[in-house]
Amino acid sequence: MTFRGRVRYHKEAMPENASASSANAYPKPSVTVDIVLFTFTEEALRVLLIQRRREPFAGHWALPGGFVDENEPLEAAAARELYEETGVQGIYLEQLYTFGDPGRDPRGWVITVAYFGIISADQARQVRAGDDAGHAAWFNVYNLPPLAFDHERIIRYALQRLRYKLEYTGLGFLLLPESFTLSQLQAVYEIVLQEKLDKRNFRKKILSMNILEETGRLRYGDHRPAKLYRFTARAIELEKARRRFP
Amino acid sequence: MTFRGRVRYHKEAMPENASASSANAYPKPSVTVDIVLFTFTEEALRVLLIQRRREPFAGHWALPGGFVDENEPLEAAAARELYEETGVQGIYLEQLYTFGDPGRDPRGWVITVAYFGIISADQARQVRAGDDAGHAAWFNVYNLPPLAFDHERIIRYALQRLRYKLEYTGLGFLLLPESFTLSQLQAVYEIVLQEKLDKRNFRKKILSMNILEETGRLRYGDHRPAKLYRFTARAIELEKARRRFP
DNA sequence: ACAAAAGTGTTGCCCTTACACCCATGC
DNA sequence: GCATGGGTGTAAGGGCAACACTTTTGT
Repeated sequence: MTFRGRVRYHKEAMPENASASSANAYPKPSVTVDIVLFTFTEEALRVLLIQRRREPFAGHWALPGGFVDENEPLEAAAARELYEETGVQGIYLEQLYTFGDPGRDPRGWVITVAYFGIISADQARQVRAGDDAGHAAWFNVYNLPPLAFDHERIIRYALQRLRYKLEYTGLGFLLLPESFTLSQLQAVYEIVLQEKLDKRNFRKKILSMNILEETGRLRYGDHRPAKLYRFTARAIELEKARRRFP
Repeated sequence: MTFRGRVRYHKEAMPENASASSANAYPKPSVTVDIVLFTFTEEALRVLLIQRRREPFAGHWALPGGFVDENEPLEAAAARELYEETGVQGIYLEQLYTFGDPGRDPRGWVITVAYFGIISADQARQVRAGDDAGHAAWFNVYNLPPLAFDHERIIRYALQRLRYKLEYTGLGFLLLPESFTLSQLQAVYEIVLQEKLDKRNFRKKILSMNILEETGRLRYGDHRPAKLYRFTARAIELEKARRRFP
């Protein structure tokens, strides 16, 4: 019942290595991971960048990342690089896209597997620059310095992914501190999605998801105090179930 | 206004290559592309597989694919490999995921960038096996032979992506021949999504998208003839606009 | 007392779903 | 003439968008 195309086509443009049995006989690229880590502090959506100390692009800001080790799963490499360069551990990470265009790295043939991460404002405050990496800093996504390599493109892509994620999930709270007000959460959505939202509809929707609970505490500030919320364990479970893997 | 974490953390577990300035000084993986190409023929959703002639996994079925060339964009490598191994050209391709787990290839450290493609039943019929590749054949996704490497996992992931795509777009017609009946199209959705759909609701929805037009012809078969449709240029434009790109 | 943010319900509309019968052809 | 898939409309319910005023605090 299976259709089978058995007919050979004449030999043309068939490179020697297309079906090489030895994986070691042909030129190989370097492979890196880069991590686009988002958080939300000081009223802005921010990305973590590191100032490069070495060429190429010494002095430029760049995404945290580095070379993948042999026998290391890609996601482990991303987690490791992030830890080494910033001290950050145990955060939400997912694979974003793999960039391999010729010329993206002046050192030669370098393919990078980009990861996408979200970190709470609490954890973001603990970021430290690692030894070799130079400064680490959080930059407003909408106001970036000149970046090394094709990292601006990678961040733009990650921002799209973040928007898409917030559009159909309630994961915005992952960017905030452990407890937060609904107005703060709404600000996250408005700034990420770049559109104004209706206060009543926003609250109705977010609360109907059953992923938030009141802490019982209030945030006192300039005006009327606001209820503080935290997200429930269920919120994380729900998202893990939704996650498409692989 | 930007928060900056400047404090160094003490040196530990900092591998030499984490910030190497030469990309050539450290072990490199081989990098391949693999293509999961779907079509819909003989009442089934099918994937294109190629029977391997060489070790490892000689005789096993595997996804079309092969090594990326230096100075070759990844998507170009996917298109080239597909062309070389099957003669197929000019089809819908998008990056799926990058698999790099240790042990996924017995030859050593091999990372693969998987692509996802859709081909019309018309084009699918022209598939030919390339010189080095052995047979090419279309297999029912729900009834696969034992596969080489981690290709079964890759196909499962691609199937999820296909489901997701059909859930929120009208792209099912890309799997069918140039002209098709609405019942055929509904069968595509039912088999991909693995659920029964309501005939009237399905037609209403698909037609309200304004991506199909009547050809004016009928398909004569066992019973009452059915109107044949084709998709409009607008359908393709719409999808390109939606495509999230990097 | 006033300025500023927090908090709270209702209504209309649209989109989705559920559901059953006649029609045109081949045999 | 009968078996088979092709083709069609309507009504109810749920979710989403639009919309304005009162409450509570700090100053």
